[in-house]
Amino acid sequence: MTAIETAPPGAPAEGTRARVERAALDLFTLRGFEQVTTDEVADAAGISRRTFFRYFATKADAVWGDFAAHVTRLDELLAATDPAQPVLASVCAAYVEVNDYAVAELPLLRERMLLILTEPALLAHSQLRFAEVDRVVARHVAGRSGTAATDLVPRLVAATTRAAATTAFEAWLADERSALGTHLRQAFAELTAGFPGLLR
Amino acid sequence: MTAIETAPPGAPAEGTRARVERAALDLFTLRGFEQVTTDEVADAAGISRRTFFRYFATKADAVWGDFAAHVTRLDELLAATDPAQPVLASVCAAYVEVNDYAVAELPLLRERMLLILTEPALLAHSQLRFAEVDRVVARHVAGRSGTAATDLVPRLVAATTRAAATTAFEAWLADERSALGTHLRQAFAELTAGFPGLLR
DNA sequence: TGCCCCGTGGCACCCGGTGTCATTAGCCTC
DNA sequence: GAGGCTAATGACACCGGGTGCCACGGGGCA
Repeated sequence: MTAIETAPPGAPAEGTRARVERAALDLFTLRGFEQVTTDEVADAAGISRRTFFRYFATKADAVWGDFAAHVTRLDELLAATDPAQPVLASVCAAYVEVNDYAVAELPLLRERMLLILTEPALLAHSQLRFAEVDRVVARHVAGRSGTAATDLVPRLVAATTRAAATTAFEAWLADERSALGTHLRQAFAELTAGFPGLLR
Repeated sequence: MTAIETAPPGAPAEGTRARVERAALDLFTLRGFEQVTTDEVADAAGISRRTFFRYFATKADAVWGDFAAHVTRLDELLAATDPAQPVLASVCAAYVEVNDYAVAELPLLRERMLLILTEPALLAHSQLRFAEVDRVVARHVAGRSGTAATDLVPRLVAATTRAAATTAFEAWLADERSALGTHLRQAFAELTAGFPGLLR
């Protein structure tokens, strides 16, 4: 692996993070997350191992992109929902909207989510990232329903809607040609109606 | 840390695993999971670090006890449910029953679950163990509903009921004097009814 | 007595992650 | 234009989880 346009020290290093993400995604997809060392990723991105860990706190974080921004956007979408409609509907709508990606971004999203939901180490790590989402959702439900964010119902809504969203992602990944929004809407419909599909 | 009754090599080593579990649980609870090294756990249990990793594949596994047996029992309970009642009700009932612990076991369960749901590293690891549960549940739902275990609904039921159960566990841990079964039943009631508690 | 089996411990090694320090480039000021 | 500050980088040493390998030693068996 030879370095691609090695950045000089002290330089602005614009776009280094994105370059590392690409290198990591490529290698992980090609050979598997655990089979690739951080040394190899750093090398492919033209930086040192030490610098890799300055851009990403953990090896797993290189797969997630700017997830914090994603969570922030979900939070904003929740805050902007119509207070007249039921809370649960607001949460589902916000989930659908925050996952309404442009067509050009879909291949990257597929690559990321395929790794996250397929590789055991990344699946384990996902719990920590998704916990941030749960907190945001639970806080919103609590605010809207006049309860505490630590109460059962707000946390229940957060945990189950997130589980439903994750399952929808899995279904989307399994079907190359389907639309993510369709799976999300179907999953939320089943969930909010108490799984009527099981009463055949 | 001095060794407690060091087992001689070649000996049957009866009860060693249980002794290691106790030592691990004690140390993790006392000082935190990440702050305790496997060397210390092994030392406290009177074995070598190398032997620790023969009893437990990972440091986290020392907290889980015989979880595989737990999953097997859930599987059996699911198989024994009344086929006449709705599948979702069967799953919830099996969840409640598999978590109906004897009073004497509750302190140990509390200690385990508090660690698992509180320590980030253990929370991440839990996703891997819970995935086994999800597979069992999804398989049962698929069998009962005439669908494939990879379809959306079976996986949805597995993921959301498990999320509800985990949330119930959190509520139980937060309230020292409450009964686990109560939280589980309440969580499942909310879930299967589509969260009627939010329509105030 | 001699043999095999197997649980064990010791050792070296890999890899993820962290603290520390020296280097270097860009920039700002005098 | 020289000097000094800042920030990104890389090299190095170190820690801890996890693994492969081998040697030991006791119990059971022929």
